[in-house]
Amino acid sequence: MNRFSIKDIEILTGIKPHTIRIWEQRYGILQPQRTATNIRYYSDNDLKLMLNVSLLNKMGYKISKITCLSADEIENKVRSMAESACDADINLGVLLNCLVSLDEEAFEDLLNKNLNCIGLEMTMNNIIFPFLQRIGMLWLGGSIAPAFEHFFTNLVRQKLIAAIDKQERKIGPDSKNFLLFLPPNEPHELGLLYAHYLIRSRGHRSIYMGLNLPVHHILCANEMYKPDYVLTALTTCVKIKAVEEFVQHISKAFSQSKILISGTQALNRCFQVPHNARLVTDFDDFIFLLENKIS
DNA sequence: TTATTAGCCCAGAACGTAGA
DNA sequence: TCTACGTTCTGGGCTAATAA
Repeated sequence: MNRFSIKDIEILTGIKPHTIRIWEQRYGILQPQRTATNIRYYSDNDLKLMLNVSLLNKMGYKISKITCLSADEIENKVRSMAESACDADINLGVLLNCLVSLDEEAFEDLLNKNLNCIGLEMTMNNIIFPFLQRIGMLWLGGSIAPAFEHFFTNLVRQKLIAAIDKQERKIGPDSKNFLLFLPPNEPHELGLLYAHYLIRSRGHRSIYMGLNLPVHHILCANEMYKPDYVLTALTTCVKIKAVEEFVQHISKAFSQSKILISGTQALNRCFQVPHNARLVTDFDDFIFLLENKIS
């Protein structure tokens, strides 16, 4: 059972803590448990209810009307809403609900609906990554078990691999070769898989080597494939010195290529960027690079 | 070990806004 | 004008980090 603070509920539902307290006081919407020092904390069921209430509220339902409904009635309304809506905010809320319930079927249905409705890129940019950002904060804070994040990332990973598999190969006349890999102890694969998809969709060649790869294991691929670009991600928090050494190492190992480095460590700029490297701050930046600067 | 400080949380009152 | 609802302000308590 997860345990959420009022701040967690704010992050996940977008409802301000004071508003939550007022709703509790005026409508008795929740009766959270308290710590020995009188601090509120909320259960999975409380979170589910608040997610549903916030979704209905965002859709224009008055809080006074929502609180007249039972939990089941609220859930049914949200379900019927989710079947027709393609709004990112609503989808985000429904996804969170599926996550808390570990409801794989509903989760897949929603992902498939969005993939069909708005396509992979919009689904990733508007729903998956914002969602990961939210649950990542809670995971770091210890409010949800890492298992929930794994449940989510594995399902998204499956969808990405299926989308890559279905991709039509259109190699453009000015296509470039990309080599993608993740270094050891770097488990965050979704970003790189998505980059793989983006590169191929823009008419370039891309080889995805996978995760947990020491640099010396891919040197032969480097010699045979001769990539124009090598893309890697540094997200997991490791010592700055280790990051610095890794970056210098790949800069020398792939001296004939341009190195692209993404991930949190790149965002934080915690290392010196070698002359043949470039930081990729987000996917918009990467897409801009693919569409404009690579030719 | 103790004092101080910053950050977060709590609650109540008052206020502002939108709609009937 | 009244009502419903959300926000802001104020003051106090608790906790953890830091300095003395």
